[in-house]
Amino acid sequence: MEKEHHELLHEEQAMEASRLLKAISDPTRIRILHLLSQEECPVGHIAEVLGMSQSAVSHQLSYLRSLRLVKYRRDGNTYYYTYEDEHVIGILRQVLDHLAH
Amino acid sequence: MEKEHHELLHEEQAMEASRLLKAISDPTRIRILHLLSQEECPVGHIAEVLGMSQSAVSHQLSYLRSLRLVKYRRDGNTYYYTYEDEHVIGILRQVLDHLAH
DNA sequence: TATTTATATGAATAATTGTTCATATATAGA
DNA sequence: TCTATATATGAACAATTATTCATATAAATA
Repeated sequence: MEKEHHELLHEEQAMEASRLLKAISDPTRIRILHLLSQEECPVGHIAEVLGMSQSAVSHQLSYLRSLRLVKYRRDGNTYYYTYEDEHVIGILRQVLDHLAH
Repeated sequence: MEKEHHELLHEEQAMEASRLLKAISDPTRIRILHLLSQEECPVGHIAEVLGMSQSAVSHQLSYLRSLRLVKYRRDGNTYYYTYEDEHVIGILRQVLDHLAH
């Protein structure tokens, strides 16, 4: 007996997806992730390249960290950031490619 | 002469990606798009399934429409909505799959 | 033509979010 | 130990956004 079956997306799942997508939907965070997809960077370097304050960048990194999208290694006073979630980087790349036509 | 080359992501490109990702980063819109990825729906049906007001749903549809992520056909008083951007639906599906592990 | 039905739309409000500013922390160097 | 450097963090503020409420539109029907 085949009943036409539509998968229901539960609120909880929608919320999780929302959390992840929100994380990569801010222009600053997009630029940070795009940068980190190419090279490991110290915070100061990110701030310089993006023309933003150290604090603003650090807050965004902290946010991305909380979702395990980036991580860092520390060497003295310098924190070198890299991306942590390859799949999410892939999704971001798809979006950028999509828009580039 | 190979110089180490890092593609710069321009603010404009980041903004465009942001616009698109924001559109699919709200729980309500995620649920709407997920629903529409499975069946063509009248507005009232979407509102009923999601347990939301007609107005709230209509506003979100209007927003999705403005980005050409959904479209509708009209039959009398009934507006049947469908998704319009297959690639974006694919990205959303990837995110949902990613989270389902 | 008056009423009902399905949906759209504008304004207002509430909630969320990104940045700034000031300050804290911790390592390195003098 | 004092200072400089690189970064993190908390609070406040401004901007953005999602929903509600009231109303408009337009097709169908009585």
